[in-house]
Amino acid sequence: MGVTIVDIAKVVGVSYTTVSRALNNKKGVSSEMRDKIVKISAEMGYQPNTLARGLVSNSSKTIGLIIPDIMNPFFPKIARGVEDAASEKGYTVFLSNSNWDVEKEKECINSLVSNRVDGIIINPNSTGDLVKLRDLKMPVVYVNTKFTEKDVCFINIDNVSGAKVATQHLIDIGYKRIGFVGGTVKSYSNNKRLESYIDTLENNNIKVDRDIIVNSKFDTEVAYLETKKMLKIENPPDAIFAANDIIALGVMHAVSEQGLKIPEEFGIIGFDDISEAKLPQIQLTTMSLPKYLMGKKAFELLLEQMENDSINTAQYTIKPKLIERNTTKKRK
Amino acid sequence: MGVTIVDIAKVVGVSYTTVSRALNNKKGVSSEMRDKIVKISAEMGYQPNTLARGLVSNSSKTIGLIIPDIMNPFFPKIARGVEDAASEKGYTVFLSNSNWDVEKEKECINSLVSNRVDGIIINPNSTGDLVKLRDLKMPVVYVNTKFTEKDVCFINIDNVSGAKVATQHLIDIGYKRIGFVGGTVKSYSNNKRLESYIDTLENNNIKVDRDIIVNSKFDTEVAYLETKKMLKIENPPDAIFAANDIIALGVMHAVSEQGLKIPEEFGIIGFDDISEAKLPQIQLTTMSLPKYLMGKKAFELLLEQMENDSINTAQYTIKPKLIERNTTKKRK
DNA sequence: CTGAAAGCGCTAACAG
DNA sequence: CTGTTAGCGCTTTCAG
Repeated sequence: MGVTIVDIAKVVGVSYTTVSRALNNKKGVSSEMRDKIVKISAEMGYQPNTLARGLVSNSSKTIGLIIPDIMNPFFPKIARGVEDAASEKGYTVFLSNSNWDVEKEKECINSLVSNRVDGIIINPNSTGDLVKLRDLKMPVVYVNTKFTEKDVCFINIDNVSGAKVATQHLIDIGYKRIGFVGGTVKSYSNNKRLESYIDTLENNNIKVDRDIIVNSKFDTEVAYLETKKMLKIENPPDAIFAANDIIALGVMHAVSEQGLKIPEEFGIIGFDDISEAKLPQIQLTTMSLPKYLMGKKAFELLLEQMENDSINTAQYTIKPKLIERNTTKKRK
Repeated sequence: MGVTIVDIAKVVGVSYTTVSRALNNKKGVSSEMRDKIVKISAEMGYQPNTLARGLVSNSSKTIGLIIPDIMNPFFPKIARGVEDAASEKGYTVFLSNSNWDVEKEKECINSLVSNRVDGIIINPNSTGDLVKLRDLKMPVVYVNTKFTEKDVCFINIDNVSGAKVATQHLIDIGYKRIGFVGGTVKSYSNNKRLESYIDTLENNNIKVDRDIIVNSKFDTEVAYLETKKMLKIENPPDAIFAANDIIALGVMHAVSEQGLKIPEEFGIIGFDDISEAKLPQIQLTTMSLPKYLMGKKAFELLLEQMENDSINTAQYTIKPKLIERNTTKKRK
């Protein structure tokens, strides 16, 4: 098949150990010999067999990245951040989609373990079931989840602060009746955002009204339908905090269809700042997250664990940043 | 580290060869013994070491996927199609971003070769430099490229047919002066689309006017600027065929800003049908591509090559389908 | 049906 | 500075 160090050794006329040393920049080879070996192996088109290397060194120089779905606009930037940081350090990354499914997630983990990845970055679907990863004693970085345990490493989003800023923004610029359209109640981040929305209203002495709070699904179409219903009630909202941008898009649709002018008559704020949000035709005000950097950071934290062979307990919490675009505006 | 077949063999009280046979469903083990081994290895949490397996069997059960950029909305669906098909067949996929860069692309390939992937699916940046892949005698499926050689396997887009249908659509529904806003002239698909646009105009006895043809970049912002300029000329277009949806988004922006009503006063058609195109606020008429299926198909073709260990010369060309939304409309 | 032994390509002691 | 040897975990002959 490919060229091996044995082939090179034969050509150069040394033992294959010497070739290995030369190619790995280990001491114990004369520099002339090293140059010669490097030159010849390049000529022969040698590519190290990382499988063999990994078998003996117990390190494959690969990592696994498990996300729910790369087709969901939230994830590609994170994935790219991870990949860029990893490839810079000589790591190759396995990408797996868990498809929001706990079973599939387990399969992904098993597959990565079989491939002897050096570490895993995961945006989990359930926090409970992931004890398995701890048993593995495999370096892991969690993204978009929080653990109370002090010995797990994660990069979480500050949902509380984000939702607070978003809600307060709507209040500050003069919207009077602020509703909430959320995703599934099973989602950790959705619930945090809802709680914080409620707290913020209360802190501003605004009555919380369950009629203008709805939890549905992280889906534009469903959000559209739910919002449509909400706009038909007796005392409808004049602004909505959407639990994420996917939902905000559906809200926008329903609101414009109702003939309400955004942002003059109706304010909308989302969460995540997906690429759709900045389109000229959308211009959604939203809470922005440094997704690419989160991916990069996740790899850095993983690398630290992998290199030090010790559990790094770094726990990051990212504060989302308000991006004012054209779906909210100060009212007179 | 992990449990090995030797560990299992000791517990069961057989040789590790027998364990290997049992776990791999090879003949030569009594069914009671097989059951016992399977049961115990599950209890012990055994995960096969694919590195070791790959080293001897010369097949890693992994493939590489090289795309320009997972953050570009065109690619995630393809990637997901590949991943789903692969994982169904027990393959794990390495994802690499070449970042539209030929050097980086080479690095990706080398890295995948080192990891001894069984095959590669690649959306190449340059067709010229890929002879390297052929030397490797590695199964390869190209996506979004065409080769005249009969012995390379690819899934290409029928740019000629797509651009023809798009242009003809604008003509048929009554737009009179149809311009073209393209991406980089270096792009194979861009040029094919432009050529076919010109041919279609000529076949309809419409004069081709270079003043309303521009090639810029596959970038919404740049397309916006170019279109703005084009709308200012003496005899501006009343419709534009955009080389892809990213560009069409910029065209839309410029046209609305100019105060022209879409689709009544101005028609726009794109290419690719990225997720943005179907947003209620956008509703872009475009040429749709089955991106997910293309990914799936790419893996199937690769699998055939990997299993038969022979070059499969299947060459697919996908015809894009017209999706009429709200940026084009029959004129009276 | 089962076991012993060789070897995949490489790294890491251990000698010289 | 260089070579010899063992062995990573597994599959695959070859014997029994």
